[in-house]
Amino acid sequence: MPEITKSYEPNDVERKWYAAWLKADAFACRDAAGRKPYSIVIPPPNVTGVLHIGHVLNNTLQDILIRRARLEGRSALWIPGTDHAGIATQAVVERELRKEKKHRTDLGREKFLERVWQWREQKGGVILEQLKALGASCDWSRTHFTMDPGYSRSVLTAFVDLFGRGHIYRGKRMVNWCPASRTALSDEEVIMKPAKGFMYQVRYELADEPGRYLEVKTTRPETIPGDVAIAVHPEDARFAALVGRKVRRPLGPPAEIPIVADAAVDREFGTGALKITPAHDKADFEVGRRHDLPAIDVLHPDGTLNELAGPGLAGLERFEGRKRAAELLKDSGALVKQEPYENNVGYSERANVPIEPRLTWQWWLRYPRVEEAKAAVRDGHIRFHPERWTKVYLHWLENIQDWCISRQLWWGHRIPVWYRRGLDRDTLSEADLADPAKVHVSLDGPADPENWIQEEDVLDTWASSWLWPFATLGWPDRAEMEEAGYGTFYPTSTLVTGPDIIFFWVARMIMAGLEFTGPEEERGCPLTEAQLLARIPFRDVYFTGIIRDAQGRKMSKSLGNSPEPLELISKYGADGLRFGIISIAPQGLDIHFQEERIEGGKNFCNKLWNACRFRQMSGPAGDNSDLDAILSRIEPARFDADDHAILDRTLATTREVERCLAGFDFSAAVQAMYAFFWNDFCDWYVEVSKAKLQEADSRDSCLAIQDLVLRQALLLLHPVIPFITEELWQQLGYGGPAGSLIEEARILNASQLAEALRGRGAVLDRAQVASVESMKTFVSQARALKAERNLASRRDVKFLLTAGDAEWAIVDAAQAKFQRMAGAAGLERSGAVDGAPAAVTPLGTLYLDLAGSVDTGAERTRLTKELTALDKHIAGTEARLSNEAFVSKAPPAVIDGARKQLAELQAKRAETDRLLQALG
RNA sequence: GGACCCUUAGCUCAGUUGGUUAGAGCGUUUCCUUGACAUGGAAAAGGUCACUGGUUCGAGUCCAGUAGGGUCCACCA
Repeated sequence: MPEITKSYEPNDVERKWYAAWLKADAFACRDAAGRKPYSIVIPPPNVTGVLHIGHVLNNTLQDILIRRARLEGRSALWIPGTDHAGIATQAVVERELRKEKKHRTDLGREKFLERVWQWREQKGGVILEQLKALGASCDWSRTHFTMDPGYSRSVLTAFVDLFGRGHIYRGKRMVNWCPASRTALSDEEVIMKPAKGFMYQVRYELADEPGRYLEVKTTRPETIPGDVAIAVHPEDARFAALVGRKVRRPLGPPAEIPIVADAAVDREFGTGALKITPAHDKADFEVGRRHDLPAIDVLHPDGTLNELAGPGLAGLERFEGRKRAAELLKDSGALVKQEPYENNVGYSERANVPIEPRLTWQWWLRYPRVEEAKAAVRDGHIRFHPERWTKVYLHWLENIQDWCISRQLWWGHRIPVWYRRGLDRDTLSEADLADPAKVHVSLDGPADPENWIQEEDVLDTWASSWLWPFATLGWPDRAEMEEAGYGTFYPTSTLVTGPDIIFFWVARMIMAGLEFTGPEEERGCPLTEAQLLARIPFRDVYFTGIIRDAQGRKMSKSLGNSPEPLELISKYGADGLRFGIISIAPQGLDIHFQEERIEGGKNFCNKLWNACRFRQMSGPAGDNSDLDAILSRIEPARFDADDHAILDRTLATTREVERCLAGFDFSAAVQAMYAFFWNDFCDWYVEVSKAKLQEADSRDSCLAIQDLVLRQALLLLHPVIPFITEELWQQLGYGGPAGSLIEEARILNASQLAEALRGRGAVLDRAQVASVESMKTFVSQARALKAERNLASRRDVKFLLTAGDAEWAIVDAAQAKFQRMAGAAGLERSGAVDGAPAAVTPLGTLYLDLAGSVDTGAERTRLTKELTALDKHIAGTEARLSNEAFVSKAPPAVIDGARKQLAELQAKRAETDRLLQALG
């Protein structure tokens, strides 16, 4: 076995082990027979994506769950993959084309798609390689891509099925149109942002009364050519006489448009009169429908104004057009006023440009299983962590609108609908759509393709990823499902994702799971609770926080505040990064990223490394190859208080980690492990071991205990920091002579471990454990006595102790340890030593034997301060105990505690006071 | 406009069902390169728990309100 190096150098170790794990096929799911399954599907990153800090958090959490499940002996499966990300990917390739001065239409659909596939072969899925650098233990042999043939078939199957049962229809409606991507978007893909602009006040001349005007306010004068009416509130006395008359449109092709009355108008807002432009505003569209008004679309799909906008505006880009429109209105005298104005404007989330409400033909989905999806979460069949997201989820489902699932893109799943050649798809009625002679809907297309033309649109990417939890398990093909272990792994166990995609993805997956899993003949049938439980896609959903920078701002490319994960990995190691990010990720809150915390993760790894190094340097002490071998080396008859205490802490920490992980409180689990390892083990047990190891009697058992503790610590830590724990596992021989991987070991839970110890006769003694606490305080006070006099480096200082027999027995048994821990030459029992620096400890009054040179003034100050604090505390406790109500109403245990505490405080006070008097 | 979250040490956060003197990490100060680790060790300083009321023998913790910060949802031109 090579000697462990002085400091931990993660990079080579990590590369080495990841390769070894892959070679050993360590992440492939083992045979499920007789094991409880545990499965996770990765939230598929965009195939265009690169690893960012959010992925680091998200995937580390999943890896922790999966690796822990493996250590618990479960059949653990983590399915990886990527999402074809329609708009984003198409945009990337279009950008490449633009450099070649080409547009996708120059290539045509087929060539363009070839080009996209080419791109994805060469550059797509980089992120999966990056996840390997992070240590993600996905079963890579099961990597899925939403555009793979098998997955695509699942997507089309779902479409055909929903269409057949009337959930999907085609309709001309107002949609959110992205002029940059030239496609419709769903409501969820639109984000509202405040935008600075102007409010224009424009006057419309009454057609039958020249010289008289009706004024309206608008932020979008370029749409005036699309105006078809002016609306006022039916009960607005100011305009009552005008309703039914006409005004002249002040811009665009000349026209007279009616004044209508509609209750949707807010009398208080603006002038009280509203221009109605049905083609460019959702609310106006509704008004237009009510009054049977036409819709005049003045925009091209790319957001430039078309010929209907009139010669002055046609051809202009929409914001240019707005400026120009204002100028034209001003020139004609129709512009009354123009003032700066800020309002909320919908932006395309992807392209980051304002969307246009636009009237187009699209495919829509009436969501299936809405009620069951609500019930699944409301009734706790699916548990959200933190729980409060339940409300957000339910609220969205309560107000759910049909989903626009068609996209005017080429990259995506082309909608499996064929129109009979010669038919105009935009004139088909619902009845036509259901007529197989006119419209063909199937997976494989019509038998006589020459007579049909396939729908041009593709599906929204989310309309494929909503099938992820079961499409990745072979659905709908029976044989594939069998092979993929659908019966074992569905429903999956836990979903780890961000709350930002609760609507996009989580809610839709739940509905899809409820709708599509289970026997085909039960589609759409009411579900029993048992059926519901079998169909939900996951049992638990853990929502991570959003990572922000130290100032609380969102991570963004433009701010440049987003740390580069691969750089962090090379700087701190993947383990350091993992440990650090988990330790700062509080449950349910956003995370303030601080690189110092990642450094802390690296430091912890180094601490772990060196503790193991110390163990190795202490020499071999017997068989380390498995837990039984280590247990058999333990000699309970030789246990001292510290042995009891460290074993007690090991059990307590094991229990605590179990508890935290069960509640998805990862940072608390990491904190518990940190405190245990650093404070209990390194700062105390390893230090006292240095005395114990000097003695032949206690040496072997002490090393066995170290092995037991280190082994358990490595197992507890492995899910969080897999690389270093694997390396140390092997270095210390816990993998046996064959070097079996740490993943092949089984972690014992706290009660199993306690049972194993009892089996060896090791019964932990509370009193001994408690005595170590006293000893720690005692040592600490001894160190403080030295430090206050700048004697910390002096090891020739003697201590004297006035103590009862019981206390002295504890201290005397630990003489060698005390000398090492406090840096003392010795500790003797003595009577009171007047005038010497002293501290009142739980084990007696401790004096620093300073042979004369005492700064009496400083001592007096220190003791007086101590006395003041004691007095204050005593007063508080006395006041409580003399309160009649407290004594009669508080539980006896609390009262007893207070009495006991008071007695202790008084004793301590008396002793402190005596010391002070003795100073003279 | 509606819903939710946050406010505890200089910073980032813990604080279980209300119960001794409110904790940790980082940062700060002082001391220490002793044979695991200076990516370290030791000691210390630092908090009217945002504010105001209420419930209670007892409130950081429960309730109501106020202020500040944040997130999501919502068609006011």
